[in-house]
Amino acid sequence: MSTTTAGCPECDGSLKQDGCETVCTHCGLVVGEDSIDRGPEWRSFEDEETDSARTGAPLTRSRHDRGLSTEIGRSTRLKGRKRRQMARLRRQHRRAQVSSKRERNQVYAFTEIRRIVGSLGLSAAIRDRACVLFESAQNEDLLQGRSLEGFAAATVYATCRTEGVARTVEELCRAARADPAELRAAYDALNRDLGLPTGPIDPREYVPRFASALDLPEEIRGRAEQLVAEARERGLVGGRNPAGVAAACLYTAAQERDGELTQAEAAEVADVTPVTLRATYTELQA
DNA sequence: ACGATTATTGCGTTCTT
DNA sequence: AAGAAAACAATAATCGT
Repeated sequence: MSTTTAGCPECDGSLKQDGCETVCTHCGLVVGEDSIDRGPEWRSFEDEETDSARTGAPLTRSRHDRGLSTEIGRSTRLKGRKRRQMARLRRQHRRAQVSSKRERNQVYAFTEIRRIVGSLGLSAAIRDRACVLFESAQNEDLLQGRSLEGFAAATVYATCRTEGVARTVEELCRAARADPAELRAAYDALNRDLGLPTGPIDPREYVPRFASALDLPEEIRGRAEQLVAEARERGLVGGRNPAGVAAACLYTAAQERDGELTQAEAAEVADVTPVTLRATYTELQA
């Protein structure tokens, strides 16, 4: 990896230097740095416990400490000084427990966030903001009953959206150890209790990335973006899956040229079905 | 909880080779 | 003629509000 004189390899957007890395201002892709994350402070979970079979670790899913916490019981036999001493012990034990629980969660979530961000090739700025967001969620007690993995995924997802470099829920879930339901549960909680400044996603945000995933020439990409604008004019964007709209515009643009691109291919990179693509495609034709 | 959008599946049609 | 791609239809699932 070296010099970056031209534009972003993904979308030809302009590049911006951000700390030690080079980031595309358009699609948020990190260009000038390898995606292996070797941050100092957190241990890596890469090797052990890959995906399935997270055997009984305290950090799995929502109930991180199910059955594993200890309590100091009360005894009626104790009197006076001994009794007060036990009460104090109990108090301290509880406090140590919650604070370490919080810490463990944070370590795990941050590690997970870093992993996701690295695997999606996103910037350090995104990563940091996602971490901050997670802390806010912790402060608001949003984690109760929801999965940590979901929050890790959701914070990255939310940050991408607010930064205008949106990824689809499917992309996030593929990179994260969470499914769409978990991500959504967490994301909804963030939105509701933290009031994220997230508007609807502009389909154009997806075009450059999808275009490059499909190896489409610059010309088609530009035309597709034009078509997105046109679709918006005609009210074909509202209420629809923006990724589907982006795929439809890409397909239409390719069709106008050589017709080498199939609906199925375009639909696949957008994580939608051909039927969905067709819905806006036919509208666009009319 | 509701209405609209999307996924899924299956099938007759059109286009390409 | 055969195979792929696009279109259409019906129902189930999911989304946005």
